[in-house]
Amino acid sequence: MSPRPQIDHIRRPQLLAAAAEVIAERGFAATRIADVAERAGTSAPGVLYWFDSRDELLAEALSFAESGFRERLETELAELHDPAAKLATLIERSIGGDDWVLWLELWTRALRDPQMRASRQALDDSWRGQIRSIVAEGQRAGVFAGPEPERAALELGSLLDGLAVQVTLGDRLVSAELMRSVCVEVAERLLETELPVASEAVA
Amino acid sequence: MSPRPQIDHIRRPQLLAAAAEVIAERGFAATRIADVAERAGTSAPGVLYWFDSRDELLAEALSFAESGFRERLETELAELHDPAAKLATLIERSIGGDDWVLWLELWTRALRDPQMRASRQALDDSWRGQIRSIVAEGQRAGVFAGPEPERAALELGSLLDGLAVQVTLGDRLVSAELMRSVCVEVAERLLETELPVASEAVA
Amino acid sequence: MSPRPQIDHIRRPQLLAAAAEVIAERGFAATRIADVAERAGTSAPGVLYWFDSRDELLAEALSFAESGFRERLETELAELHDPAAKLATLIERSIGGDDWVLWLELWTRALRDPQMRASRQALDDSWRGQIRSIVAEGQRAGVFAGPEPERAALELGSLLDGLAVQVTLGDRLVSAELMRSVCVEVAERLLETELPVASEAVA
Amino acid sequence: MSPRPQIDHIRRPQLLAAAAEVIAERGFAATRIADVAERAGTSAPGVLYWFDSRDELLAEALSFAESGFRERLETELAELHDPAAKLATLIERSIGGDDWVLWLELWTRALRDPQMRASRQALDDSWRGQIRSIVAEGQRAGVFAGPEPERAALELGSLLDGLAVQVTLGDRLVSAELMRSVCVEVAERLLETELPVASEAVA
DNA sequence: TATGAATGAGAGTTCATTCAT
DNA sequence: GATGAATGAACTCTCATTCAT
Repeated sequence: MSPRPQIDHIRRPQLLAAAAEVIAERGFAATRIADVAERAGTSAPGVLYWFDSRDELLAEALSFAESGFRERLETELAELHDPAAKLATLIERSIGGDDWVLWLELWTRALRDPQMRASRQALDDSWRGQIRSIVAEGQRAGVFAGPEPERAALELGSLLDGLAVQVTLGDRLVSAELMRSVCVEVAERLLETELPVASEAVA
Repeated sequence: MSPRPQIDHIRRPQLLAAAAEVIAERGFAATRIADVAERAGTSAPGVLYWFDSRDELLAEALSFAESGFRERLETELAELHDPAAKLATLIERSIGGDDWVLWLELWTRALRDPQMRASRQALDDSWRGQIRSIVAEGQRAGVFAGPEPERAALELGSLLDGLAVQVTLGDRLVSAELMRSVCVEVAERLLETELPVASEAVA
Repeated sequence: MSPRPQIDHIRRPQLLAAAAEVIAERGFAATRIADVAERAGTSAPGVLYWFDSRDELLAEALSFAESGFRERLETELAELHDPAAKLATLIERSIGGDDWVLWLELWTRALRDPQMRASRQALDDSWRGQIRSIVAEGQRAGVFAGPEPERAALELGSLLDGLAVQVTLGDRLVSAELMRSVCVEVAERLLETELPVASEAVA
Repeated sequence: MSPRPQIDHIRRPQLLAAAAEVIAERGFAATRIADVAERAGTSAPGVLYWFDSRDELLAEALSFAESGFRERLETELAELHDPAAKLATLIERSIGGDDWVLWLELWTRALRDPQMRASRQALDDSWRGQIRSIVAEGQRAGVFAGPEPERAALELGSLLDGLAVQVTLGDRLVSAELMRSVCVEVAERLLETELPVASEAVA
C-alpha cells in the first residue's frame, strides 16, 4: 500500500510524534494534515508521501503515542524492585497529562473504527497486564494479599481510568491530589498493604 | 441570539433527539446537519431554523440526551424505596447502551469546548449526586456502612465510569456480566452490605 | 402583479422609507428583506405582502428616496424668489448627506437594471431641469449671463455630481467647504454674477 | 495572511484581470467566484488558492484594473510633449468604457469598505495628480494660464467625473460627443488656451 | 524526497420566497 | 393583513488528495 517499504525510516516516527502533538492540542477531528505538516516542518503532500491517508496517519499517531507512554512506564517500573513502589509509581503516572487526552480521543475513535478498536484492545491489555504483573509479583512476595491479580487489575485499572478522565477534564471536585489519595487508599484496602508516598518517583 | 425565543416549542426537542441518535451512530465529528435533518424528516435549513449552527445543535443534543438519561434514572430510582435496590438498579442502568457512547463523545468535546465542559461538569455532578444520595439514605437507614457518602460516590462512580467505557468499547475481557459482578462486589465490600440481584429491574 | 391594488395605502411608503434607510446604512447589495422588516417593525413576509420581490422593494425605495429629495428641494426653492439665492441653496443642498449615498447605489444598479436606468434618467432630468430653470429665470431677470441654460445646467450639474461623490466618499482633500467654494466660484464665473453666502439657507 | 507569498507569480494578475472583466459585466455584487474561475479556465477553489476570499479577490481586482488604466494613460501621456495635446488626450480617454463601470463599482464599495476607501483615495489622488501635472507643465511653458494647478485639477477632474458617469449610464442627453465638447470648452476657458482636436490620439 | 499548484467533493450557512393559519 | 415555519437554491470556503516537476 504505502509507497515506502522502508517502514523504519526515521521520518515516520517524527511525523507520528508531530501528529500526536497536534491531536492533543486540537483534537482528532480538527487535526488537518496541513497542521501536522507545519509542525513537522514540511508540506501536506510531504506528509502524505509517508502515509497513505489522513486516517492512517492519525490512527497510527494515537497508537504510537500510547505505546510510547506504556513503554516509558514499563521501563520506569522495571527499574524499581519493590512491588509497592511500582504500584505507587503506576498510580502517580496515571494522573493527568496529554496522554489521557489522546487516550480519550482514541476511545472515541475506537467506537466506530475497527482498526482503532483493535489498537485500544491491545493497549488496554497491556495496561491491565502491567497492573496484574505488579499485583502478582507482590502476592508472590507476600507483601500483597487480596483477590487474584486479574481481578485486582480490573478493579484498579477501571478506577484509575474513571478518575483520570475526571482529572483530565478538569472536574471542579476531583483534583490530582484527591485522585491520588483515593487510588492509594483503594489499593491499600484491596491488597491489604501499605503504599509508600510516591513523591520521590515524581519527575 | 437564537432566532427562536419560544424555547418550549415542540420542534427543538424532536430535533435534539434526532441529533442524539445520529451522533450515537456516526459520532459527533461525522454528524452532518443533513443527517439530522433527514432523520427528523426535514431539510438542513429546516434544522438551522431552530438552531443557530451545527455546533449549537450537536452540543445541545449531547446535553439533552444525557439529561434525559439522568432524569429517567432519577424517576426509576424514586419509585424504589430500598437503598440496596436503588444501588443495584443504578449499577444495572450503568451497563452499556447508547448513553455511554454519547457520554464518550461529550467527554471528547469537553476537552476543548468550554460550554461542553460546563455541561459535563453539571451532568457529572448530578451523576455523583445520585450515588451519594443513595449511599447517604442507606447509611441513615442503617443498611449501609462505609466512608462518607461523597467519598463513596466518587469511588463507585469512577469505577462505574471506567468499567462502562470498556464494556461500551466491547473489550474482549470485560463483559456486561463481569462489570455487574465487579461493581456489586465492590459496592458490597465498600458499604458492608448485600445487594439484591437486580434481575427484576432489567428492562 | 402585486396582490395589493390599493397602491396608495399608507404602508408602502413606510416600508420604502425603512428600506431607503437600510440601503443607506448597509448598501443595496447587503440589504436583506429581514433588515427592512425589522426596521419597519414587521416580518419579512410582512414586507413581501406589499412588494412582490426584494428587487422591486429596493428599486422603488431608491427612486422613492431620491424623488423625496428632489421634491423637498423643489419646495424649498419655490419659497425663494431670488435666482442667485436659489442657486446658492441648490449648491448648499448638494453637499454631502445620505441622499448621495443612495444616489451612488442607484447609479451602480442603473448600470445593469433597465428599470433603474429609467428611474435614474428621470431623476437626472429633474435634477438638470431644476438647475436649468434657475439659470433661465436669472437670465430672464438679467442677473445671470452666460451660455444657454441647458448647457449651463449640464456644466454645473456635472461639476456638482463629481464633487459631491468625492465629499461623500470622504476624500482627504475635498471638504464640504472646498466643494462649496469651488461650486460658487465656477457658477459666478460661468453666469457672470455674484452669489450670496448661503448661510441663512442652511438648516 | 495569504498563503501565496510569491506576489509576482503570474497567476494572480491573470485572475485579477478575469475578475475585473466579470465585475464589469455582472457587477461586483453579482460576481461569484465560480464566474471568475470559469473565465480564467479553472475552478472556484483554484481561485481561492491564490486569494483568501472572494472579497479580497474582487477588491484587488478593482484596484488592479484602475491602476492599469491609470498606468496606460500615464504611458500614453508620457509619449506626448505638448501640454495641450496631453490634456486633449486625457479628456478623450475619460469618455466611456469599462473602466468607468469599474470606477462606479469601486465608489459604491468604498462607501463602506475601509480598504476600498483607501484604494479609491490613492487612485483619485493619482487621477488629480495627472491633471495637475499637465496644467502645471502648460503654465510653466506659458501655454496655459488660469488658477493654480491643484485647483484647476479639482475643477476639471470633478467635471470629467460627473460627465463620465452620465455617459457611462447612457444618459439620453449626454453623448460622448457632448461630453467631449463641454470638457474641451471648459478647459479652454479655464486655462485660457486652445486644445487641438484629439482625433489623432484616439486609438 | 518533496513541493507548488490545483481540484473535486462536500460542508455549513444565508436568504428570498412560499404557505398554512 | 400578517406571521411562524419551512424550504430550495445558491454560494463561499475547507480540505484531503493528486500530479508534474
